[in-house]
Amino acid sequence: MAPRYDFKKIEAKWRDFWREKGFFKPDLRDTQRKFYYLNMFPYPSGEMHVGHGRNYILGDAYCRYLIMRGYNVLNPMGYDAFGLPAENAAIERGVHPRDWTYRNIETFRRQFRLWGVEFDWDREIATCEPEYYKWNQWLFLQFYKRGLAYRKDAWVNWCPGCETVLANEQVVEGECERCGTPVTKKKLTQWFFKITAYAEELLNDLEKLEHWPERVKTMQRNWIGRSEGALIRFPLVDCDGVIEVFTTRPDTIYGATYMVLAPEHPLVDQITTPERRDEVRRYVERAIAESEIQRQRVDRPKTGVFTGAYAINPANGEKIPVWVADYVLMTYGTGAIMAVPAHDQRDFEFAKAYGLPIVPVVQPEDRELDGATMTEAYEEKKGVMVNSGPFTGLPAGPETIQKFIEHFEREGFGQRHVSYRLRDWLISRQRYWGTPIPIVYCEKCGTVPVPEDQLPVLLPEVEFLGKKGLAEIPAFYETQCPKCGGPAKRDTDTMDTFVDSSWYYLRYLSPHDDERIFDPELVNAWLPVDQYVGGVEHAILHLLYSRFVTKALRDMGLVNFDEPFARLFTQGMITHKAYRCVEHGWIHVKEVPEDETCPHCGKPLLTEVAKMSKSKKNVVPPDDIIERYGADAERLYTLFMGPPEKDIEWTEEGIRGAYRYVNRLWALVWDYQDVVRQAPDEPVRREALPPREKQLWRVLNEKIKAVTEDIEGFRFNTAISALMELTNELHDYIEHHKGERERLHGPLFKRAVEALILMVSPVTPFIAEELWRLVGHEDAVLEQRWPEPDPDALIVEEREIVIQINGKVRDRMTVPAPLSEDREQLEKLALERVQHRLDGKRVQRVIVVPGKLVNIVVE
RNA sequence: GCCGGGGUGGCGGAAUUGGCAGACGCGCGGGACUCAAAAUCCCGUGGCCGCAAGGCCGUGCGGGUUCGACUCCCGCCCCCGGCACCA
Repeated sequence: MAPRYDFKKIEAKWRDFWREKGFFKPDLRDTQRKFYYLNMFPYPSGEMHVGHGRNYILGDAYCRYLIMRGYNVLNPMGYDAFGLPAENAAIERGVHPRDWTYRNIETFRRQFRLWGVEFDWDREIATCEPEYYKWNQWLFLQFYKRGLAYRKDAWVNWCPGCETVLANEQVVEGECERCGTPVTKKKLTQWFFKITAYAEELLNDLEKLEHWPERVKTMQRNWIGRSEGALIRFPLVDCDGVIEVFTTRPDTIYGATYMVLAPEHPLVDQITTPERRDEVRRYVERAIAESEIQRQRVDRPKTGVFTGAYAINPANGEKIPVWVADYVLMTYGTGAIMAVPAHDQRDFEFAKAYGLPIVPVVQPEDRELDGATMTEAYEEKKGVMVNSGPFTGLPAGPETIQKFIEHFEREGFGQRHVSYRLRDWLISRQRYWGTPIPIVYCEKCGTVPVPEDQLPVLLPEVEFLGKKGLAEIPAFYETQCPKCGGPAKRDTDTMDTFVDSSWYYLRYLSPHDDERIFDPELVNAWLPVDQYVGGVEHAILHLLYSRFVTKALRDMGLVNFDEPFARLFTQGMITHKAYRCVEHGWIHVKEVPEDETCPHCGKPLLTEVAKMSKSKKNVVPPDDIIERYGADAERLYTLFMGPPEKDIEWTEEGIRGAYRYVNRLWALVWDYQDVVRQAPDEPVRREALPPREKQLWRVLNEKIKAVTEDIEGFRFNTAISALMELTNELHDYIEHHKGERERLHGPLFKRAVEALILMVSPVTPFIAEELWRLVGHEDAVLEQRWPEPDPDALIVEEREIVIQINGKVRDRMTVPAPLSEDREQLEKLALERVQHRLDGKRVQRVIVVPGKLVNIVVE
C-alpha cells in the first residue's frame, strides 16, 4: 500500500529547486533554439486569485514543455506598477502608493512561488521604478523630437470619478473603463502621441499576423475604422471662409440640401447671425454639457438649430442653410457634414424633423423615389444618377464615385481622402502615481524638453497627498529652464500607464541597462515575442499601443521588425458563482452554506456567475486551494477545466476531480516503483511483445503523439485527457495481469510509466519531480528529453471495420491490417457477416472505405 | 444595424480533407471495503420502447446535397464579444 500522497511535503521539497538549478535562465547569446514566451505582466492589485492562474499556469506549463524540447526559453515577469488603483487604495488606507504597490508585488511573488510558476527572476521589472520610467521619459522625448508627441488644445474625455482625462480607448460605452463613471468632455491642452500617423500601417499589417485570433484583429480593424471618400469645401455666403466636410458619398453632392456643424465646431461662433445667436448658444451649451452616453444614444430624436448662415454647394452653386446639430461629432472627419437626406438615414430624419428639402439623386431600378413621399433614405449605391448635372444618367457605383472625386479635384474644391476613426492617443493624466512628463514651460523659451542627461525627472518624495497631483507640489514644478536658466514650470501631468506597458517586452532583454532603453542587438535577436498570452480585454488598448510604439521605434532605427508579437493567445476568464441576499447584499462564497441560503437571515440567495471580484465577494484565492489540494491539483484543474481561450466557471467539484487524479497517479507509481526501477534498460521491440503488451505499447505511443500535438496547439484540456487515458490504460494493463508484478513486462512498463511522469510534469511539476526520483532517477525532470513516439509502435496490425446498412452502424468486424485495404475482400466479408439482416432485401450498392467502413445500401 | 465567435448528455467539454456522436472529467445510480461514515476501488450512466435480443430517436430550428452530415450548401432562431448618429 502506498503511503498517503503528502502534497504539502512534496511541494515544499521542490518549491525552490527549479529556481536554484537555474532552469529558467536562458543564455541570451544562444539564439539558435531561442523562444521568447511572454505573459502580459500583471497590475499588482492586492493579491492574485485562481483566475490569474489561468494565464501564468498555462505559460509555466508551456515553458516547461519547451525546455524539455530543448528550447532556450526566455520567460520573464514584471509588474505594471503605476496606476490609479494604487492611489485610491492608498487614499483609503493612508499609505503611500509606493508602499502599497511593493507590498502587493511581494504577495504576487509569494503566490507565483506557491504555484510553482517560475521565471527568470533576474529580469524582473516594475514600471514604477525610476530605472524603468526614466526610459518612458526618454521615449517621450524621442517622440517629441520626431513630432510623434505633441501638445494641443482639444475636447477630451474627462472622468469625474478618477478626476483625470482618458484616451478614447479607455472610454467604454460612454463610461470610464476603470470606474464606470459617465465620461464628460472638457477642453484642455494635453499631450498626444500621434498614433494616427500609423493608422494605415496598423490596419494593413494585421494581415501579417496570421497567428493572432481573428476576433482581436477584427476588433482592431473596427477600432481603426478606415473609410474612403473625399474632402469637399463649401464656400460660405456673406463671409469669408469655407466649411470643409468629409463624405464617403461624394456622388450624392447634388442632393446636399443643407449642412451641419458639430456643436463644438470652431466656425459656429463665427458664422452664426446675430438674430440666431442666443438660440444657437443655448443649444451648443446644452449639447456640450450632456454626457457622452446621452449624446451617443442612437435611438434619440434628432435635434439642431439653424445658424442663419448659408453656404454654396460647389457642385451646383445652390445656396444651402448651415445648421448645428449634435448628431454630428466634432471628433470624426472634419466635424461638419454635407447633409444628403435622400441618401442618408440620419440626414433624412433630421430633414423630416425640420422640414428641410429632400432631393433624390440616385434612382433605384425598381421604383421611383420622390423626396416628398419617401419614408426612409435610400442608401444603396445601386441605380442611376439623376438631377446631378453632367453626371446625370451614369450608373451609381464605385466608378461614378471616382468620377465625382476627379471632377472635384479638377475644379479645385475637393479631393480624395481617407478618414480614420482612430484618433491620437491622449497620454496626459492628472494623477500622481505615474511617469512625470519630461517637459518644462519657460516664459521666455516656451515648451522645453528636459535634456536627456537630466533624466529621470523623479516623482517627488512626498507624504502621500490624497487626491492631489503634482500640480499641488511647488517643490516639484518650480524649476529652471534648461535652455535659459530662468524660472520655469514643469508639466505637472503624468503619463498614461499604457505608455509603460507599450514597450516593456523590449526592456526584459536588458532590464538593468542604465545607458540605454534596451540593447538593440539582443532585442533584434530575440524579438518579436514568439508567443504572447493575455486577456482579451487588451485586444485594443495595450496591443494597439504596443504595435504603434514598435513601428515608431523601427522608424527611429532602434528595432528591425514591424510587429512586436508573432503569436498571440488570449485566454478566457475564470468565473465563479456570486451570491447575493436581498437584505444583506453580497455574501462571501466562503460563508455560503450548502443549501445556498443567507447565513444571516436564512433566506434563499440569488446567484449569478460572474468574473471574480472583491465587490461581488466571489474571489477564490489560490492560497486556500493550495492548502487543501496542493498546487499540482490546482494547476491540473486550471488547465483541464476547458479550452483555455474560453470563459469558464470554477467549481469545488472540479478541483476535487483533479485532486483525485493526482492521488491515483501517486498510488500507481508508488505501488509499482520497484518494477520500474528493476526493469532492464533495453529497447522495446513490438514484434516480440505478447498481444496485451502490444496494445499498451501502441497506446503509449499514440498518447505521446496526442499529448505533444495538443500542447503545441495550447489544447491542454485534451492533452490532460490523453494523459488520463494513458493512466487508465496502465491500470487496465496491471489489472490484466492481476497485479502480479513479475508478469508485467519490465522494459515496456518502465517506458510507459516514465513517459507518463515526464509528460505530466509541465502540468504537475511537483509530483512529477518526486515520482521521477521514486522510480530511481537522480537528475531533474527538466533535464530530460520530451518523449518521442516510436513510429513502429503506431503500426496497427488489426483494424476494426464498421459495417453500416443504409448509413447506420449495424455491426463491426476486426480484420488484419493489410486486408482492411482490400475493397473486394472487405465487401465480401461484410456481406457475409450481416447476411442475416439482409434477408430478402436487394443490395443496391456497397460503399467501401478502406481501413474504415463498409456501407451496404439496400432497397 | 455592421463585423467576429458560438449553440453537442444533468454539467465542463471530445470528435471536422464528410465515415463508430458523446473521449476525458464532474455529477448521479448500484456494488465492494467499514460497526458506520468519509476516503478509495469496481460496475453502470444521451433519450424512448423492450424481460431480453434488439429497435426507434438524437449535435439550436427548417430545407438541401450525399451511400453516409455535428462536419458541406441555402434560409432562419438564439447566445457571447466588438463597433455603432463614424458622415
